[in-house]
Amino acid sequence: MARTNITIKNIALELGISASTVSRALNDHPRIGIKTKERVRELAKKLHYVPNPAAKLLKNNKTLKIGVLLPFLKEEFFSMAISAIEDAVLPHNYHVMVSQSRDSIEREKKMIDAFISTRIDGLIASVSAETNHYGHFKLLEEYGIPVVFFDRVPRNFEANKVHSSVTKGTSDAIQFLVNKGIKKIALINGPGNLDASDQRLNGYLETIAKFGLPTSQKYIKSSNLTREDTTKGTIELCELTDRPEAILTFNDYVALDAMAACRQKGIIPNKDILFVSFANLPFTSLLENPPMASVEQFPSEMGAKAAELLLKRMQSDETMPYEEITLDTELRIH
Amino acid sequence: MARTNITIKNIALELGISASTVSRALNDHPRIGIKTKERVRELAKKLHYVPNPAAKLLKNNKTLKIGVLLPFLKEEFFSMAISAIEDAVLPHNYHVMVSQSRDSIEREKKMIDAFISTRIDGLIASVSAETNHYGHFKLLEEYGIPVVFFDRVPRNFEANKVHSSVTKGTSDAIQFLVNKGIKKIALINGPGNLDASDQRLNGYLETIAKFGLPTSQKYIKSSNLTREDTTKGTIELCELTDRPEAILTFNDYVALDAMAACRQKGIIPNKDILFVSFANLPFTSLLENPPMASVEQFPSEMGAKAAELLLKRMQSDETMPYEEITLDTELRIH
DNA sequence: AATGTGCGTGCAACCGTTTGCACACCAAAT
DNA sequence: ATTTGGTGTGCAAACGGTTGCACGCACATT
Repeated sequence: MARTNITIKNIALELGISASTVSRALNDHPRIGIKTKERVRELAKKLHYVPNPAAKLLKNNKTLKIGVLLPFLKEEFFSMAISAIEDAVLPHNYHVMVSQSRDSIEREKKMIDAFISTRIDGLIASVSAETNHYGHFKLLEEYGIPVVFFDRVPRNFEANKVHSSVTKGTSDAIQFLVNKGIKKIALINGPGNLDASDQRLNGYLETIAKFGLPTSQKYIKSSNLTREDTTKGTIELCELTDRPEAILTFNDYVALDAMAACRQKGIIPNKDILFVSFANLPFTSLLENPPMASVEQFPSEMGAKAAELLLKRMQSDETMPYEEITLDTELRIH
Repeated sequence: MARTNITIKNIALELGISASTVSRALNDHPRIGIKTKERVRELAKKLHYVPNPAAKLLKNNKTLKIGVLLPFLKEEFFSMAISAIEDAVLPHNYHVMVSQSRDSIEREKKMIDAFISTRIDGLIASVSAETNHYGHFKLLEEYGIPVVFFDRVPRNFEANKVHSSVTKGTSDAIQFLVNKGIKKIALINGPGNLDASDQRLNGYLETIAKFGLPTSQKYIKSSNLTREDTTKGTIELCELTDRPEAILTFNDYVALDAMAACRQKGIIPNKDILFVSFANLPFTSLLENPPMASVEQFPSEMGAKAAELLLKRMQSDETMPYEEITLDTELRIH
């Protein structure tokens, strides 16, 4: 039944030539006669010969697989990035293996172990909400496996990074609100370990200061990205005596959770409190009442850039300095 | 830099013993002395030894990888199923490789070729909206790679299948509407090649007939699942002189597209026309106005069942009859 | 002293593919 | 007739890990 046993040797035997000749014929080696090549190729096709990847790996130390490790597949941001990565590497004959950390650093480590034992040729990663040290990523480099971080990139850790200019995006978002006459602007940020949270906070503080807007510690919340945590922060904001007129959220999912929390409190989102978020994911176009504006972060472009950078690192023999690519964001008004 | 070269031989050399002893020690072979085992294990841990998967595959013909091939990662239904599959197979040391067909049969074939050349041990698949023949899946079986279909299972093709009782679910949905006094019920179905579309249609026709409800060909639309196609069908329904009071849709995404189309026509969803859909995906809970009811299809359970079935097939040596598992659905009212 | 019984270890072959080297053949140049 | 050179092919080793077989040793049993 199982035709796993179609090997170069079978073909050689059947054709009455040696395995090395078959191998060279299939690899279009110049020293093999044209008629031999044709005979070999024909039989190989007929038998549906597929080279055994194990044998190849053993010789070349290349699996032609790249790993992608990210928090949640179900977030459209990440699934869009994956599609872009696939499209970018497929022409180079790389195949993508996806794993989810589900925002757990333990799982992230486990998945990296699995990737190491698979001997992937490179990894593209977006770190979990919990990740605060990077030894497991360092380990990959010790195995000679290059890593490119995208979107959720580490802080205080030298590495290849592709992300968007969130500080600038935050500033644009606030400017947009200011132009509408809004003054009291709150922020529901992501977890503190993420560079992306840092950048949002910096952009927020800078721009608030620049326009001389009222603010206080009370206007700044940070969510671990679960619905519970976001709801809690939102309700605290809603209950402030000096309730904010607008809330800037870490991303679209946080915005939707926060908006749902508002409705619970009888507050109408985008009327009583304006919402501006990050990501601008396609699924928000299905909503009747999406965040009134969102900072587009171009997940596909980011994925494509990350893939390109990784391909470059995999090509190069060993050490070259880390690269960091920053993509511009664009404010999209709904 | 690259420490790819930590092999059993290195360890053997360093310890002054033979490679076979190291191998046996790591595999806890009974004939190896306890102190030798400990020395080996210690050094292996210290050097971060990870067995080369190629060498293993060459011997065992097992990669410990299973493939998952489905239309779109971004659909929450599928990403939930993936998580469940991961959870089910990880304890058995299998690692999951995910690929998307993006509803293209060409891409589906390409991905299967990649899986074959990887020598996955088994595949779980949900077919594309275009798939109308199954030769590429048959090919896997010729390589001795078992396949389990889930959710979108093929029609007229003997195989292992895990899916939900959609006919019954459709019937429940209609019954729910009838109880609310609704009579004119339309259906926006999926593409005709899917068994799931067939079942919805059968359930619809049977139940409509059972209750003696008014119907006509005009009430039955089929969408290729793109927004454009769904919009077109919806608008046609809206423009009927005898406009339906309720629309049953293939899944939540189709429902949202259809509801958006209604709003374009000035028709208020779930007020002027009631919407009932399939899947009941978590993200719909973020919506202000979700479909008023949805047939829960338990993607996680389905994924887990599919994984279990696949594990069983991978265990067994060769041929045993195909199995088909049907999960009950449940109507969820919002 | 000879035989038996475990225990602990090593040798070598094997899995499928690639590749440096060698060799055999034929034609052309010396 | 010998050398040179190109062309087409095969041998064997190597990649890393597993495993059947055998061997050497210590101890207990005859």
